[in-house]
Parts: sequence; C-alpha cells; structure tokens
Amino acid sequence: MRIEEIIKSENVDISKKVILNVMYSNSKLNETFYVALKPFDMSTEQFNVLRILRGQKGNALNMSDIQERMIAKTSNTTRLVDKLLKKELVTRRVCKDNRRKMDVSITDKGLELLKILDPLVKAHEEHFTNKLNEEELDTLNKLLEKFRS
Amino acid sequence: MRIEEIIKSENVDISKKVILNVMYSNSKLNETFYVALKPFDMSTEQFNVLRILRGQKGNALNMSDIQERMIAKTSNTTRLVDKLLKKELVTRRVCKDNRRKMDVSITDKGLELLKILDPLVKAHEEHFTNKLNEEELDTLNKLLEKFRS
DNA sequence: GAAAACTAAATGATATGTTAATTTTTTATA
DNA sequence: TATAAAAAATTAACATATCATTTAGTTTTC
Repeated sequence: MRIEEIIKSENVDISKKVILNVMYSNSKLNETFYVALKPFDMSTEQFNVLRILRGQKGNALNMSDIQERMIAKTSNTTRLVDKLLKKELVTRRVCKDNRRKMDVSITDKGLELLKILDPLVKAHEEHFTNKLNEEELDTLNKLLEKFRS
Repeated sequence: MRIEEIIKSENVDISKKVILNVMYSNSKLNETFYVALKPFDMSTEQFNVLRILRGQKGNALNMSDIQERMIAKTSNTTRLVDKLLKKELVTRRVCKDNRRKMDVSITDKGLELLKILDPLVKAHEEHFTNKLNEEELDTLNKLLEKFRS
C-alpha cells in the first residue's frame, strides 16, 4: 500500500513520504513480530533482550550493556529482565567486581525457547525481505544508513 | 552508525540487517520528533491526530476515520482525543446522522499550534532527508514500498 | 579518611499500545 | 415488531516507553 493511500492525501512531498514510509514500514514489522511471538507470551522487547544475551555466548551482560544494544532504547531494562526472570529464561546476580552492577545471563530454558522462535521469526522477516533481491536489499541498507548519518 | 556497530556483531546477514535498519531508523526518527515536540507538551501521537484533522479542512472526522489514517494504529484514539480536548485543540460532538459516531474537528487554537510546530517538525525531518538527494529519496521510497508489498 | 561527585540499577509516575469487555445505537431478520 | 446481530465508541486491564527520583555502591578530591 502506497503511503498516499494510507494517509489519504496525494499532496505529500518526497521528503515527507520517506519519513512516513520508514515509520509505516516499522509499524508493519512490529505488527508482524507481535503476532508471531504472542502465542509464546513473548513481547518483541523481551525477545530482543533474549537474543542479545544469547549473542554473548555464555558471558553475562550488565543492565546498561543490554540497554546499549537494544534497537529502541528502552530505559526500563530492569522491568523487562524482571519478566524474563519470572519465566526463568534468564538469571540475574550481583556482579562480583562491582556490586552496583548486575550480571544477566540467558538460561538453558531461554536458549531452548529461542531455538523454537528462531525459525518463526525468520519466516516473518523473510516475508518482507523476499520481496527484494540481494542488490535491492543492499541499496536499501545503504540508503537507510545514509539517511541516519 | 552502522547496524553492526549498534548491535555489536558483524555476523548479520543482509536480510536481518535491513529489518534492523528499518527499526533503528524509525527509532531515531521518533526520538527526534519526541524531543522537538516535548516543549509543547505534545506527544508524536497527539501531533499526528492534529495533523490528520487539519487535513480535512474543516470537515469533522469520526474516531474510526482518525484511527484508519494513523501510521501506527493506536486503538486508543479515544484517549488521545481526550487529551487534545482538555487542551482545547479539538472539539468532539455526537454525530447527527448516527449517534454512535463522534464528530471530531480541530479548533483555531489547534490550527495555531500546528502553525508553530510545522517549521520545527519540518526542520527535524530535513535533518534526515537532506542527507539524500532526490533520486535517492525516490529509490528509498520505492524500495520500502516494495519491502512492504 | 570523610564529604562530594559520580555510576548503576531500581522505583514511581504518567502516557501510550494492545486486547477484551461493555455500552449505546443502528441494522437485519425471523 | 421484537429480537438478534452488527457497528462505534468507551472503558478496563495490563505491558511498555519515558522521565525523574531514589537507593546503593564506587571513585574522586580535598
């Protein structure tokens, strides 16, 4: 669906169109992931934290490390990690070197859940990216990075 | 900043990179608008509703019409309109033809506020779009629309 | 070595996003 | 026409986003 159809106006300059297109594309992505994860009682944010922790391959991360790696910086990592703790998908301990910090790690249960979710999420991602060929994906990446530069 | 630097991992396939790039770009856009509107006690969502109403040039819109035109569909248009009502930026009346519906219109005060906000928002938009030339903007639009198709 | 400054995380308050349930009104249908 | 079904908006309940404040621990500085 073209942006013009969504906002029901044809008089949009190209700059505004790009802005709206980025926001609308993100909205569609979120919607898709939301629906995919919902049956597993997972929010996209919780899923994101789990993935970040897995990326550490066993090493723990502090709260601020996690926050730094989030795409949309959620200042309430504490509360997200609380939810994951209750589901026993992560552990949280006071850091030995610095008692202000927390060491957060993914559990085996968390890793297993990700194993189930991975193909689902991948399928949803590809629903979008399959529409473009390699060259187009590359161009899109470059343009978005330039857009943000 | 490249996506790889944000998530601190170089092993990302191009598909995933595009997904993350869209999400991260949106996040940056939101951040920017949020900061611009905050001094006016306006959220991006409230601003969006105001703009949609202005687009009607005097005609009222129903709740469901507004919702339909929002980029991210917020089912709580009622609450957003409540906030705008309190600030006297919109009016809300029961629709004559169908008493289940509401007629929502922007007030003069609302229009005046938009007049102040317009150049601010435009400047923030251009902070991003000025990085790209016309051709690149056009390509970006086309790729994003294809991505969502 | 004590006070001040800083850092990391948690907590509280308010706004929004999402879904489900409810209320009111209109339309369909038996 | 009475009842059922549908439509539009509101309300309630819960999760998340954002900001400010608080708490606890660490580092700096005098």
